[in-house]
Amino acid sequence: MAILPENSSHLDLTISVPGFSSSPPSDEGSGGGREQLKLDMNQLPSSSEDDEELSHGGSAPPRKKLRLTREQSRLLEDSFRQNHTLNPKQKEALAKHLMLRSRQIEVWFQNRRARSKLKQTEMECEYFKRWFGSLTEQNHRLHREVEELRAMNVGPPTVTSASSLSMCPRCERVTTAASPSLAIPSQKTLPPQESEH
DNA sequence: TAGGTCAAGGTGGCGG
DNA sequence: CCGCCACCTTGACCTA
Repeated sequence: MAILPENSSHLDLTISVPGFSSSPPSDEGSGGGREQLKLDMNQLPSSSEDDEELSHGGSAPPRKKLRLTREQSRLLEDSFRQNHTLNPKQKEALAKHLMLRSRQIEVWFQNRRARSKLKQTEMECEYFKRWFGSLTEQNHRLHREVEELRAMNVGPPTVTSASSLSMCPRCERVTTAASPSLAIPSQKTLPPQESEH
């Protein structure tokens, strides 16, 4: 399963890391003019290497939201596809290449892992819901079958009487002595797990 | 304007 | 103790 950047459709709206001209400045568009406002937000790491409390004279600096450029996102996704974690060297190299702080790379990977895990969990949830549905349906079907057999007066070996059940060692199916047709599928009837990759 | 998205902050656990 | 991680939360921004 390919991991696609979920937000790539609108990443190019907010660009402009200095020295990283990835798209032409949009002077119009449906919104009009708002992009210009965001140009300062992707503040580059200040020349002093990593993040520090930049002296703002004590006043809390307003928290601005960084939007990664399309190119930055693409490279980060590429890197993530190769490895879901980075060693310090890789992190530093990637930060240098993308002109971001290594802390930002770290945060991006943390959030990316979280999103990946969430997606996986949602998929598993859907999977178990479907599985539950099919088991319920199968249960109903088997109950109907029992009722039919009872109606035919086949001398119902009640399903609960374990003494009348036997396990076929070959196919691992539980069968009744009286009616081999009443075969209960083993757990191997689980639908195949769908893997994320 | 409500709700979604996502970068970033805070916190606690864990291994070296 | 430090660095890294997962997890939760916050706040800026976007969109229907």
